[in-house]
Amino acid sequence: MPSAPRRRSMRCRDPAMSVHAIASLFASPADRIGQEVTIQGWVRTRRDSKAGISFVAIHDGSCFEPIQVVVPSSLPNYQSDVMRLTAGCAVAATGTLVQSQGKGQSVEVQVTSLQVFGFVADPDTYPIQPKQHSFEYLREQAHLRIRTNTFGAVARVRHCLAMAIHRFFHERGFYWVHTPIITGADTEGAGQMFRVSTLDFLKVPRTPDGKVDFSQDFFGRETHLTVSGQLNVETWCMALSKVYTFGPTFRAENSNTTRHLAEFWMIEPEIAFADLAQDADLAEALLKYMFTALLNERADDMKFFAERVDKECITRLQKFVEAKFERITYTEAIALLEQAVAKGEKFEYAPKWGIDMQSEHERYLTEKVFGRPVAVINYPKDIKAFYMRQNDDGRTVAAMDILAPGIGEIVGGSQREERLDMLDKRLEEMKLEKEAYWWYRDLRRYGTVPHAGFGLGFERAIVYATGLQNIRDVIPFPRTPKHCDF
RNA sequence: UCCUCGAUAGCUCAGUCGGUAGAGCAGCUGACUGUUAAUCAGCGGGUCGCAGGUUCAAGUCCUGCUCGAGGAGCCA
Repeated sequence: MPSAPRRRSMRCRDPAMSVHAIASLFASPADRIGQEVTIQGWVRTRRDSKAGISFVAIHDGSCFEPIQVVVPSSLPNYQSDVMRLTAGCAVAATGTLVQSQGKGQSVEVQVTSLQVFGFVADPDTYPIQPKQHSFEYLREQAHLRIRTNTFGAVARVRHCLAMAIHRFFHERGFYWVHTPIITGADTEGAGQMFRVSTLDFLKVPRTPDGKVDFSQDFFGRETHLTVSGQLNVETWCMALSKVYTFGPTFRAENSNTTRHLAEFWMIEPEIAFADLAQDADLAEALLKYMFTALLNERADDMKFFAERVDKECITRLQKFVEAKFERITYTEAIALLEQAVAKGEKFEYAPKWGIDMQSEHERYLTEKVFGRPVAVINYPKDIKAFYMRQNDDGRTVAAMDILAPGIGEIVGGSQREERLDMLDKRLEEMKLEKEAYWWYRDLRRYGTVPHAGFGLGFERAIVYATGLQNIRDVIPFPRTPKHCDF
């Protein structure tokens, strides 16, 4: 598009005239009734009255509700522009904010001028129509789905929760640590990793014994995308005392479920001079802070989710922030499950001490037994990671999973093994190379302290809060096996 | 990766016993109206996912493939 005039030049706005977020007009209408306002946004619907006016609903993302603007047919561009408006058109409208004469909205704008920035090229095939679309379909239109009620609400909820997380930690003296995305450690242990390489796949350099010669790769060694910032953030914890990460994480697992993404965001706090109980306290306080903020700040969006997505989502969060988390040991959890079996509960896999709990077990505990979040602590050491602190019983480690109804594991954490001899013993038992963990081991040699932390899956928290069924619908552009569009 | 289900108009779906393609919404035209996912009338819109097979005849039955969804495992 070489010499076409840029759409922006159409605006010719009086610089003194400020643009109003639609949210601000709904928030304090009394201050603005009778005043001239300008809004900019996208058309949801247009309804015409041959009495000489059109009603156009406009949204700008600032809040859930679109605002209704009333356009008189006396405008010079009424036939040429206004009558051509369809869902998705981008407009600016200026007029007087008035109490609505109709039902269904409190205020509206009596328009004196309306400008179109961009029409919708093919209204009959515009993918986002004013009707319910399936989530599957909208995933294929991820660049446009954000214009719908649902995804606009998800976006605001996501932002609200992210801000609440930062606020929570900041208020408590935590530092946000930007741990690396690319890692040279093949030591993180949390499953399959994505390789990072600039090697030419058609001419891969080889070592004499036939292996890939990563010394010729960009970093001079084999590198991957991180699966966790934990090991890195522990280093900063050992100087700053209270730290957290909040960033993207990558897992190359072939997981095809409503709870997994190949690229997701995770929050990983780490606290020095702390044990597992303090770790669980922190997780509980964080989650309650997040959901309290959500209920207070995004009542409009949550109301929508309660009406259209999950009736229980608001009451569930209210209960969540009021109730004390249940806290039980793994051993007690297994006992409860075994009792359930004795009473006739059917599980596909029999619960037994020493096994990792299945989804069905976790769901039973959190949904049937308690009906609220449960922190399960002290797991058998054989099913947990090398860095978790061994308990005195010799068979369990100070690990913690927080299980939530409807979603399962939302938090996984542990007290870390701070004793070098114990850590080395675990590395040997699990046949891991001590040398590869030299810097992690150094932390135990130089001023070691008890410390603990956990990982909170950000998208899982959003799924839990909104009641949406699929994690792919709470991240802008989901990456899952065989899916990396946009 | 395994199991189950699905794919028909731009979207959401129906399509009976195998008999040759339907509705609502959206779009367009008109009527009507301070309208509220407006209403009413009309119009246009289809390689029934792809490739084979059975049959006089396949959207429908069979086989393979592709894609999607849900569940399981792995995990946050």
